[in-house]
Amino acid sequence: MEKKQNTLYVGSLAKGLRLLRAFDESHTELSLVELAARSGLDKSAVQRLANTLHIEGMLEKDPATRRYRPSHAWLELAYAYYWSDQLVGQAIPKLIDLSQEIGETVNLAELSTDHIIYVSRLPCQRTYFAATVIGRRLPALSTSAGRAIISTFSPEDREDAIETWPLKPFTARTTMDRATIRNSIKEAVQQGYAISSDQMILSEIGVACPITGPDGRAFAAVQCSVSAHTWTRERIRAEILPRLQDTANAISPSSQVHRR
Amino acid sequence: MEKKQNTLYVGSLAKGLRLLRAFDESHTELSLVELAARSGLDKSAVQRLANTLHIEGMLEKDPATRRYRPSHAWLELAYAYYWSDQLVGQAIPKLIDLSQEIGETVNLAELSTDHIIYVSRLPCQRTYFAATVIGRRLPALSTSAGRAIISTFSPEDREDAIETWPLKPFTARTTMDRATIRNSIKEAVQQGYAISSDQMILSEIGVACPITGPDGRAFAAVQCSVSAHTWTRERIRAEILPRLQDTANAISPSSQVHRR
DNA sequence: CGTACCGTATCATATAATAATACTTGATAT
DNA sequence: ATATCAAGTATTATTATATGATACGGTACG
Repeated sequence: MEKKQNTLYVGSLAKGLRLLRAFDESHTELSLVELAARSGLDKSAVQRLANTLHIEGMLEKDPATRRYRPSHAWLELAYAYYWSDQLVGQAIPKLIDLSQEIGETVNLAELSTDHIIYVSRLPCQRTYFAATVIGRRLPALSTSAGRAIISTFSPEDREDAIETWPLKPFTARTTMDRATIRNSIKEAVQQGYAISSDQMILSEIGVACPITGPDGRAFAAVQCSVSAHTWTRERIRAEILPRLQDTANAISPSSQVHRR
Repeated sequence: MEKKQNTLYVGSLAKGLRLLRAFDESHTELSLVELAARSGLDKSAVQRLANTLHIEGMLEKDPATRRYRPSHAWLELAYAYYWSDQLVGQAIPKLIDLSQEIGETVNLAELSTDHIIYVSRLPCQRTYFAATVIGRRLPALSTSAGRAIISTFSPEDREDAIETWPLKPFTARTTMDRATIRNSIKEAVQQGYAISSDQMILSEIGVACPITGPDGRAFAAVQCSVSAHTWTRERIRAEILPRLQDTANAISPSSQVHRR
């Protein structure tokens, strides 16, 4: 590790975090050497750090296979996060109402630099697993939620996002062309909502309305995912959109009084 | 810090984790000195560790107030956790069906030593915020889910749990008497489910069925929370219980083939 | 206007983390 | 059975790295 930072930087702690981040959807349990490979640390370091994380209850260790897994403590952190996020507390009851009304999966997405992250999910229909899990982080440009948020930006920021934010193909039909995305966002600017198809998974349509701050700039979105097999864009516009928009507006902290 | 452990223990990492754990429902953002107070570390240590966590994206820092908050990374950890938990993937689709059928809040709870932790929550009716947040950890003895799980233990383990596991009063009516809890669990043994009232919040009734492993011992439960204002125990038994039990059985990995 | 508190910066010191190496175990193949 | 290999575990000398005391600067408060 190059002389990373000054004396206010504790390298051992940072390395330990690297281990935690080594786990993801395709790496659900890791052996010592796998951890070393994925974190870029040597075996000795991983040995010490993983052992520490185990003792501290952050990593589960299978006594038989000696492999490490995330522990329940990871969920406790999520619990603490939720209390710290102003928006969630405001939004949850309204999202529940919405999901009951329309009977479809409703999500709350927040902007996280150039990605969106699903903070709250209320699945109503069976879907693929990833669509039910909170904490999923996706390129903002590839999601209806992200586009809805960007649509509230100033023209300069908007253009900057369109040009520089990352893209990644998830399906064969994920839009990789920034001009196309620009059009989609332009529509969102005019209509006040974003709609997209086949971006994360095929036959899935996403609609999203921005949640705007007092300055009119969005930092989150209410999003709804439905199957193209049972929904058309017209029906979405007619049956889902009005309620989605109401919900997003109701959540948006403009002249809101409460602070918690 | 007393000579904690040997050379395989990295103290700095452990201390960093202490900082993360300093955040909870009533401490959603913390200043430097508050962090120091809550973690038991001195100001210098907190300065360095918090700074590291900030640089590594684990702590948000309000530029104005200089206070720290959990970051989105905490949710990403939860995301990784979900993929690593065998049970969740199995359970989610069935839980969705169940919640749609009965129209009430459905939870998946796992045993975490002597507590239960809510791993998955599907709120259907407006409730208090804490009931919608995953990662909540509660004394097993005080919850219907915990009692359902304990009811599958061997008589010795069951008695041990009843006698030694922790209790904490949440409402004025939280049962603090272990004899009463013993009766409740005895009923659960006979009936195959547990039911409890007013434990976490007043006028709330919880029902839970155990999810058992191949050895018959439960490690999780499907739980349902309803309001005593709209439900009676009889109606719960008639309308909710059968489906709850079916769901729990369907999830229980007995002769199940898949591994993912 | 002075005081008190909190966040920030600096630095000499030795503690505590490091990385290399050697040992143990268990699995696979011969 | 026995050999081979890879992965996990344990030990140690070395020094880099984290430490905590102290001093500085800003902001809030009375």
